[in-house]
Amino acid sequence: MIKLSDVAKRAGVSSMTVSRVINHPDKVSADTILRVQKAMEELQYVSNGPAKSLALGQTRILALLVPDITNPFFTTVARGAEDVARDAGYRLILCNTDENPQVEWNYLQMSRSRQVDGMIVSVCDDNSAAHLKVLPIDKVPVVLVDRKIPSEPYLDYVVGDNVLASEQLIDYLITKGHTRLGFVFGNPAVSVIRDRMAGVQRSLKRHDLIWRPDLCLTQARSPGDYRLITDDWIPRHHVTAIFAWNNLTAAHVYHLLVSHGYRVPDDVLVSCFDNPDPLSITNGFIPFVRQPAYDMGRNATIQLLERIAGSGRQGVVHQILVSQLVDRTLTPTTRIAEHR
Amino acid sequence: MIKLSDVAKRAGVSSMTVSRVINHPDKVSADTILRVQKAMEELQYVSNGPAKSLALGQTRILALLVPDITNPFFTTVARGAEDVARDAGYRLILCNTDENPQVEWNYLQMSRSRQVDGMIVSVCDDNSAAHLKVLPIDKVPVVLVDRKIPSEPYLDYVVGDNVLASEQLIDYLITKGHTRLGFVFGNPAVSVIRDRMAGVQRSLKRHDLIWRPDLCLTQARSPGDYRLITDDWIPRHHVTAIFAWNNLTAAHVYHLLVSHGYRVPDDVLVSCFDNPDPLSITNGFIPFVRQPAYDMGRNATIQLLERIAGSGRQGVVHQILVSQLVDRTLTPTTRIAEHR
DNA sequence: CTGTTAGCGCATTCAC
DNA sequence: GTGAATGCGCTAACAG
Repeated sequence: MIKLSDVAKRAGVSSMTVSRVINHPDKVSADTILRVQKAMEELQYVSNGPAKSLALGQTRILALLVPDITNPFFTTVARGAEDVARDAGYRLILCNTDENPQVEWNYLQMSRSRQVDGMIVSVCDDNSAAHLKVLPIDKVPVVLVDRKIPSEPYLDYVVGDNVLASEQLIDYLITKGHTRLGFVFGNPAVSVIRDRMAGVQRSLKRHDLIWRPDLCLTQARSPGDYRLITDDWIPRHHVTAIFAWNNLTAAHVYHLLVSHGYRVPDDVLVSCFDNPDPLSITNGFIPFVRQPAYDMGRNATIQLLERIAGSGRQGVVHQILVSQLVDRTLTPTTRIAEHR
Repeated sequence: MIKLSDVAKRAGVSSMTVSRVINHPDKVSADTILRVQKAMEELQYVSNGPAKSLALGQTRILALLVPDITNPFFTTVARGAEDVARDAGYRLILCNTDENPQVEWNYLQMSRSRQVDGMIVSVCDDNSAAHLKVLPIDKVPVVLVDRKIPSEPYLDYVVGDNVLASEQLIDYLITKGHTRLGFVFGNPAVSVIRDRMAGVQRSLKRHDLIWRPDLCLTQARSPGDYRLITDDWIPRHHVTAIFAWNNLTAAHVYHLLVSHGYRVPDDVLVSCFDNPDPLSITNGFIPFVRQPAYDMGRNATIQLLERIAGSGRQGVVHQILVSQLVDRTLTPTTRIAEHR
């Protein structure tokens, strides 16, 4: 591997001069710059990252940790983060924690070990608090995105308006005549789950409908766990609409319903957060809450960069971004989106 | 930041002993190990990555470069790569080049600058050859995935059987009675595009159908470019089926058709490579070629690890993985998939 | 089994 | 404007 001294030798200068040409060209005479640049070109010089990072104490790399890289929601967040990072002269790397705290912990070490300058993290669940707690010790900048952790209020975050949006979605379903509602939630140790549940309950209460735990599925993992829907909810309790906490879950529910001969949305309506059909292949028969994923990534990264620079707001920054209800089954002129 | 010497001081040993406890515990006495581990625990020690990498000459990090992180095909490749990397004790980081050679070049530097031990790359296009050419100079291991580069036959790659699969897909469409076919391809500087075109032409020739350049769209970028389909192909040339080179393109075509009042697949059939509906929300009215994305990621990473270890096959390794034709509109018993 | 020495490649600080 | 010395934190090689 070509190093600084190799370039220096060829250009007939010291290593220091080469270093200056790279970092402080204004402090080097014009013709030596040319000589050095020529040598670098000929030798195809690339600096040694670890050496540079060790000397400088920074990498100009940011990491984005997401729990599920296959979920289009998170790849959109990534795009937002990436665009900001690039414009600021940083590289962005993506790490998939796969909803696995062990893996998450492993990737989090990358920040403590100074392999990245900061991290944007969508945590697995609240238990990640134990891991994140140690980061401030080393003054490692972190910004949470999408999922916050109530027990760690000193952490910056950028999230969606989960409570409000789910409340509005349920309002909407009720308005359309659905009073027998079924719910599919995930791990309640995840903030978005709890917030969306809270929103649901608020809406129900306002409409004098009772919250029925027996019509709520949590922690459903295997396809078999969903059977309650077709075995019990629909035949026995006449559920006409199901709210799934996210796009992937909605897809599961949808499949189950169709495979049991139900028509969606005519027999049973399905709705959720995040676009269950990112390529928009369907006619959009699943009303959903569109979260500003791209902006979440953008804003979180801007915030992270401010933390790294030490500039910007002093106190803790909590951003809550507004979502939008989308129902493509409506005609364009009556679309919910336009009403807001 | 806590460093090795801090731990050493607290444990009453030298830095070297602490280093040994971490890297070669078998060469340290049992009780000193305990003392050191206690000190590390109390001080929350984490090694300095850049320093370690500089001393060791390796990072145990692999990078996967993909042109479009929002395409489910690539995230599936990523999952495959990730699982192999993790099992081998490596971290995998994802980098999105956004089909931009500039950005790609930037990320490629990470390998030359020794910030990662190797790279799995799905190149933007053949022009990336100029960038990849320099990697062997620094003996940086690289394996191409999905997209190969004919001009660089010395590079390992793992790709799909694009020629054969597209030939079979067209065979299938013709068998179903479609003889008026329209095609949407992308940048012909990408190997998969050329290979899929070749397969198409082979099939047409075998069925005594002529290849009509006027019924082929290449380099279509903006939505407006697609208008030829509804303005010309269908009304004037009675095209009844359209082959799109990938899932995202198929989605564009689908939207266009629907917005112009055509029914898919009854009026016009659409087919493509890669699942255009990864969450399977639709009834699958778009027949597509399912590439073994996960295995592509797996195999490419296994190959990369072998290169890094210096073990494994000596010569260049070219893997071509078999794809599968999927048409969900068929009843289960007659599905193409089952026929193979 | 443990400590000392030296070097990984680069950049900051101080001389010239 | 340029060069020489020093240190970033860690580990491999050698002593003891």
